[in-house]
Amino acid sequence: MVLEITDDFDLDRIADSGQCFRWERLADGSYRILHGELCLYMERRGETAYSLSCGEAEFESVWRGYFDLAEDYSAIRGRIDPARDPFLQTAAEQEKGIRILRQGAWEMLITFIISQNRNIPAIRRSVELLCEMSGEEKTDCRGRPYHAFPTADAVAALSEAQLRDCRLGYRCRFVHEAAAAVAGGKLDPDRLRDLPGEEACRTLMELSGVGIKVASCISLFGLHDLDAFPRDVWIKRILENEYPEGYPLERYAPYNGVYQQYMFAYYRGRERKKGEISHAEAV
DNA sequence: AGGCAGGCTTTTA
DNA sequence: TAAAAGCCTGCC
Repeated sequence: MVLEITDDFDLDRIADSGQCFRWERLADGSYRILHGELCLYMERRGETAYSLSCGEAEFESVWRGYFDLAEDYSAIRGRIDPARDPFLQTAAEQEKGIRILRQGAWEMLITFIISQNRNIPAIRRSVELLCEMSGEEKTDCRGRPYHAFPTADAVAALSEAQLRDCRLGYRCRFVHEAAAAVAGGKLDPDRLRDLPGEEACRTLMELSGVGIKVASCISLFGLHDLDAFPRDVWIKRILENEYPEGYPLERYAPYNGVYQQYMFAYYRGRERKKGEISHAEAV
């Protein structure tokens, strides 16, 4: 089907934003998007037009929500005060098109436990290995195989050796414990959406391997709490360098997480570019 | 009590 | 070899 999107929407920026680890950019610039047990091919076809491999019914029941198309991101950007927050203003302008996907709470729980102390390529690899190890085998609409994100039961049933083979390192125990908690009914990740943000975070942090940063990521990307504000190494640097007097969280509630994403992507992209330049000079 | 150092698996650049 | 979308433990 063909879809018109007039609000901010940029597949490349979403793919690079560090919230989804099962998107694959194909040679022609289109994307193969894995989400839970589903697969979608999506391609830009002009200024605001996109072609999607799904039909209207699946789009309405799954993908419209997944891409958070009911939210007006242009309006969220418009709330930035350029006089008081020039850095944020620039970041949002540069990274316009990022959206906060509505991904599965369980999937984000495991994904962000895996993410700790690792870079994005390594996260992708482990998530993919875990899916291959325990996710249901499927075939997409082009006849290409893929693995669904595994259920909690499937992950909980994995042996320590199998988890180790997913290159999880010391996170094996964390992943297994979280899966066991969900499989055993002690934790229902979806029900966390019913709790106030702070309480959801506190509940998540009862799991070993889930600290404040991972809990914030799960809240933002898995529970769609747009006010969650993950403080990773990059954001800490930004706050030190750009906001020595303190970052105005109150001014930007309840969308702090969206602004965090603009700043994170902008700063990381800028530093990466610097690295490339100095590398080129060295060569 | 709350802040800090050190360790942890593995990959990436 | 250092750093990577960190967390846990032990120490003070």
